[in-house]
This record gives sequence, C-alpha cells and structure tokens, in this order.
Amino acid sequence: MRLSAKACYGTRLLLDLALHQGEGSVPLKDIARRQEISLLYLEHLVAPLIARAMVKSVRGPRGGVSLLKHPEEIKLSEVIQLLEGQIAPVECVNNPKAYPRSDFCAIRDVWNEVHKATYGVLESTTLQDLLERQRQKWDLKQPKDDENQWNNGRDTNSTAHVRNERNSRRGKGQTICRR
Amino acid sequence: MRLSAKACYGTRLLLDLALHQGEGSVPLKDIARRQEISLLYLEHLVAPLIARAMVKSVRGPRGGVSLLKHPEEIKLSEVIQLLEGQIAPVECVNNPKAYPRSDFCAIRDVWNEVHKATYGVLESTTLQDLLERQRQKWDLKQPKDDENQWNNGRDTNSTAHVRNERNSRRGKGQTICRR
DNA sequence: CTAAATGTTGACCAGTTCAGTCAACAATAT
DNA sequence: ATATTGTTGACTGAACTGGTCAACATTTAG
Repeated sequence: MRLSAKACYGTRLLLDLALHQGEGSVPLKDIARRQEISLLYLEHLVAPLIARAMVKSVRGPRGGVSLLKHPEEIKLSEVIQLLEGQIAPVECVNNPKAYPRSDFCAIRDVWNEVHKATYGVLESTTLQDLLERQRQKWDLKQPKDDENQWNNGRDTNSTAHVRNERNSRRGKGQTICRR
Repeated sequence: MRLSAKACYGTRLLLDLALHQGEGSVPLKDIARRQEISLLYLEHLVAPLIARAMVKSVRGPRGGVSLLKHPEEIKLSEVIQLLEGQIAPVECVNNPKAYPRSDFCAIRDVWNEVHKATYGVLESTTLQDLLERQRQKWDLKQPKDDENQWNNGRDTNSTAHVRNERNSRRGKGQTICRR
C-alpha cells in the first residue's frame, strides 16, 4: 500500500520549511536542491498546500514559500489526505454511504480497521513532532552540511537526470528519486 | 494509500473458499460469478496463492480450488504481503538496509509507525476471523441467496462488461468492478 | 478413445496514473 | 528594464493495472 511520491515530497517540503522557519521566504529552488526533487514538479506540488493555506508564497526577487501555520497546527493526516486524495485503502471505507451493501461485508470492516490504525498515527503526528525528531537526529549525527534529511526508499543512485532550473534547454539535472 | 484490486480480490477469493469449505473443489467459475470478478483474471490471481500453498487446485471435471490451510492459519498480513508486494508505505521502511541514510530521517520514522499500525491489524486478523464475522453479519441479515458478500467500494454500477467464460468470442460479460 | 470440464501460463492490450516537463505568463524588487 | 521568483494549463513517456486471448495440460465421464 504504497505512498505516492507526491505525498512523500509534500511532507518533505513542509519539514524543510519548518526547519527553515524564521528565514523569510524560502525559494522553491533551494528546497528542490536540498531535497533532490524536480523544481518543476515541486512548483505544481505546492499548489494545493497554498490553496489549503498551509503555506504562503511570494513572487519576485527574494520570493519563495513559507509556512502559514505553526508546525504544531499541521497534522500529517491533513497533509496526506490533501496530497494523496485518500488515506483509506478502499473507497467503501472512504465513502460508505455510496456502498450500502458493504455494511454486510466483513472484509470492509478489516479495511476500516487498517484505515483507523493508519489515520490514528497520522492524526497524532504534527509537523512540530517531525521537526523535533529531525533536530534530535541531527544533534546526534551533526549533519550540519547534510540537510538532505530524507531517504524515502527511492533509488538515489539512479542515473536518471532531472532539471531543477526553469526555462533551460534539456540538460543534465541532479539525480532524482524515481518510483 | 490505495489497496490494489488484486489484493482485494484475493482476499475475497479466500473468504469465499472459507465459506464453502467442506464442498470439495470450488470451480473458479463459481467464485468469479459470486464475486463478480473476471474469471480470466481470477485464474491468474490464484497462481501465487497456489504457489504459496494457501490453496490447492484440481483440474478436470469436478475440478476447482480449495483451501490448503485452515482459515485460522492464514493471516491477512501474509495474504496482502503476497498479493500487494509490500505493506509498507515506502521502500526504505520495507528495506532499510538499502537506505542507510534514512536512519537519520524523521519522516521515515513516521512511515515506520504507519507500517507497524497497518501490519498490526493485518497480522492479528486471520481468515477464520473474517469467516466468523461474515457469518455473523449474514445471520443478522439472512442473505441466503446473496453470497456476494463484498462491496469494496468499486463502482458496481459500471456498464463495462467482462467475460467470465473461457474460449468464447468477445461478448457481453457481467458487470465488473473497475477502479 | 473422445469430449467436456476444469486449471496453467506466456504473451498481449488499452486505459489510467504518475512523475516530470514545457513554456508563457504574472508579480515583485532592484 | 531586467532579473528573479511563483502560477498554471497543457503535455509526455513510462510504468502499472485490470483484463484478455489462446494454446495447452490434466482429469473425469461416457
């Protein structure tokens, strides 16, 4: 039951912003570089976060994005729901009214339990929690020059390339995580 | 974090077999009809279950499939792992050794918790549990002629058609669940 | 021995989704 | 006026999914 790269990248973007709070607008270009995510993709990915008022953006020189809510106000359940579309494993858990017969389905009950278990973890975890945990890990490791805090299991040794600059001809980009 | 139709159908196939224990081999054709799943697809889907010795098959007249293990010996974690490929939301939870840097990633810890929560539910649920729950629901509802016990949230009103007979020209099949 | 009824399996397909890209444009600071 | 940032509609190639086709294998019944 795989998490999409979109939800994963979005979570990393938010943590990156939390780690850089107090620095004004953070250019997406910098986040893309630190997180090794395509800038062009990141620009699209940030839109729902802006629309949901989790993040605000400023255009122009010294532009970028920044958190609009406090990290403790941002629950992961909200983030994943927004980016993934649904947290429930099947649609009849997500929208039981549309599937009245599923009331008599024992299997649906299990997916419901899976959903509750997953949702419970995400609902009780805030961006603040992530921030504190990440800082603790860094304090242990002293990775001052290693803000690439993630490794979400994607193949970071891929030879695929991606651009993270706009309006440039196709060319070498940084190694990306692919699915 | 969607469950694939494959994992969903496989779970329903196993429950259907559990409900029909004691009847010898159950033809896949009958399961396909009851569950409204393509027979042709079901034939492919059953292969890993046979390979894993959860199910056994008999060819020829009076052939079909039947459970090889007792329902209480079949955990859903095993089933979903087999059919879905992985239960963990990201690969670095599934295979941490391949991602050493993820040890310092706070986000990975959260996906780990999500995984543990999900896995916990599936690991503690057996086919026997499903069987008992399904029978209880039926006792309440008396759906004697309604063995289509599921409704996994897929659109059962679809006008798409599917064949569930072999070696016949393309033609009208039964309504199927699509994603 | 033949026909029918079942499973087996390699190959294939159309549609969908995804991760990413392109480019024109808008807004802002210098 | 230029550079630097974000915005957004449209697009793309690859991967995956749910399903199909057909030839074949096995088994039973007549």
